[in-house]
This record gives sequence, C-alpha cells and structure tokens, in this order.
Amino acid sequence: MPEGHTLRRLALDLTAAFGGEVVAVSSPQGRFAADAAEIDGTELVGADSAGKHLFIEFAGERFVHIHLGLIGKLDVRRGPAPPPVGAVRLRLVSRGRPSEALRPGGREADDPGWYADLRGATRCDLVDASRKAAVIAQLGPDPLRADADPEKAWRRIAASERSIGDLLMDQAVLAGVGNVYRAEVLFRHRIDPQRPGRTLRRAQWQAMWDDLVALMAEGVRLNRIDTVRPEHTPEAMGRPSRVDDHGGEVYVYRRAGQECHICGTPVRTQELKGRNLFWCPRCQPTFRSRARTAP
DNA sequence: CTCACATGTTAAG
DNA sequence: TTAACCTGTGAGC
Repeated sequence: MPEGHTLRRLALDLTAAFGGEVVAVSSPQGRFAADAAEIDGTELVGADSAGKHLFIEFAGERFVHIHLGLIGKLDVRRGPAPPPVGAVRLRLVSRGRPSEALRPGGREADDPGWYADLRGATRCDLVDASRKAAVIAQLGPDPLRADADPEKAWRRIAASERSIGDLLMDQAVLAGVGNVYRAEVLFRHRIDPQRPGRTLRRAQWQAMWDDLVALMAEGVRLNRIDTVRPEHTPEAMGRPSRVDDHGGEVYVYRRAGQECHICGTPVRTQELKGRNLFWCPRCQPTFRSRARTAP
C-alpha cells in the first residue's frame, strides 16, 4: 500500500522501534548482503520519508534508501525474528542500546525487541548524505512535510498543458500522491481529471493542497486511505462498507461501474499513462474552456 | 490450481 | 509505448 502516507508511517514506526539502538542488519536473500555487512551492528539513528522514498539513517551518515514500488512491503514487528519467509532483501533486528549491546546478550530477556523485513522493493541501496539530498531535490513538495511549499507545485501546474490527473501523479510536481489520493482528491474537489493544469484557478489548487495535507496526515495515523466525508460514510448512508486489505472508504477509486455515493451515476475509468483513472462524470463534469465572444 | 491485477518506477525499444 | 521488476490477493475453473 505504498503512497506517501505508508512511507511516513514506516519512518515513524522504524524510529520508534529501532531509533538510538544498535541493529543487526542482514540480507537473507543476498541482494543487499554487501551493503548490509557495512552497517551491521551499528546504531540506527532514525528514519525519514520524502514522497514515496524512505531513508533509514545509520551512524556516520549512512542511509538505506528504500523505494517500495508497487508491490514492495516492509513489515515492522515486535518479537524475536522468525526464520525468513520468502525473499527477504533486508532484515533489521534490534539488539538494544549501544551500551547494553556491548555485553553478551545485549537486550534484557523480558524485552522481545523488534524486527523488520523488506521484500519486493524496487530499490534498496546504501547511500551517503549527498545522494539522499539529490533524491529529495528532484521531488516536488510533499503534503506530509511541514516545510513543503505548495507554490512550487502550483507554478508547474499553472504553466502546464498536461491534465491535472497526470500532473498530480508526477513526483517532480507533487511528491507522495499516488493513484488513490489522485482519484479521491479530484473527486472531492469536483475536478475533471482531464482538465489542463493551466485552466485551474489558484484557489482550487490551494484547496486541494490543504485537503491533501489533512487527508494524508489522517492516512499516516490510520495507516490506510480514507477519503469519504462523514455524511457519506456507510453508517451515515446505510450502505455496505467496502473496507478491506486495499484500504479504507473511498468515493471512486477502483469503483468503476458502481454507483457514485453522491449522485448514483456509474463511476468511470480510463487508462492514463499506464494507470487506471477513476472519476464520476456527473460530479466531475468535463471541463470546457469558456469561449470568449467579441462584443 | 491458474490467472489477472495491484496504492510504482525505470529502462529498453 | 511497452516490458520488466517483484509479491500478494482475489476471482474463476
């Protein structure tokens, strides 16, 4: 489930589980083995996310740069690490505080500690601070970062002929938004995904940005994507809930052919640059630039 | 069981 | 534009 909220949540969980501790780093599958050996037994300083990128910092400004791609997963769990299941590319196992770890046994017997397993990621590299900075530099503003500047995204959007649906998924324009948040934020603001970026008004962008800031923060908190307003929840409307492993309550994402929660019109879908776009043709009417007639 | 598809990105053609 | 990467899930037989 990797949109920006997932990576931020992982960064928080990793920091809580391993921050300030000496960590055993291994690569049971072998593909990260050489890099793992370099940081094995050193202190995990903390973790941070930028867009869909995750950086786990170790002592000496060494960072494990992870991108989960579409199917990658990082499980952070309490307890002793079991034998690895499947192709675990990276495994972290806590050993305790640096001072304790010097002693044999390290961690207290009644503290099970934590372990984390990474599998299916498209990227897992050991990088230095400059490489980390370079990755972040090519990203647009991230609604989950307090220091993000939405004006940077607006300048790109306002100058672009490309559709807003396309622009929202471009990580150089806006970082962390994926296919679910794209579909949902456009629905919530009644904007046609095919509408050219340059035809949006500033206030519309600002409202969408503010909404993403709140929605994604909630996504971090709940560890899933919920976008349905209180008046449209299953309880409020007396309709069945669709919450499952794929996430929370949504308006249009993956609901092609089903009735719009608000107007009942069948939700539409169309492929855009290899990804499925979903929208309600009535709530998000096709944008037509206003033809100006001479007086 | 097999198969299609998935909250993503990169590189080849 | 297409395939490749890689894992898990759910639908269908």
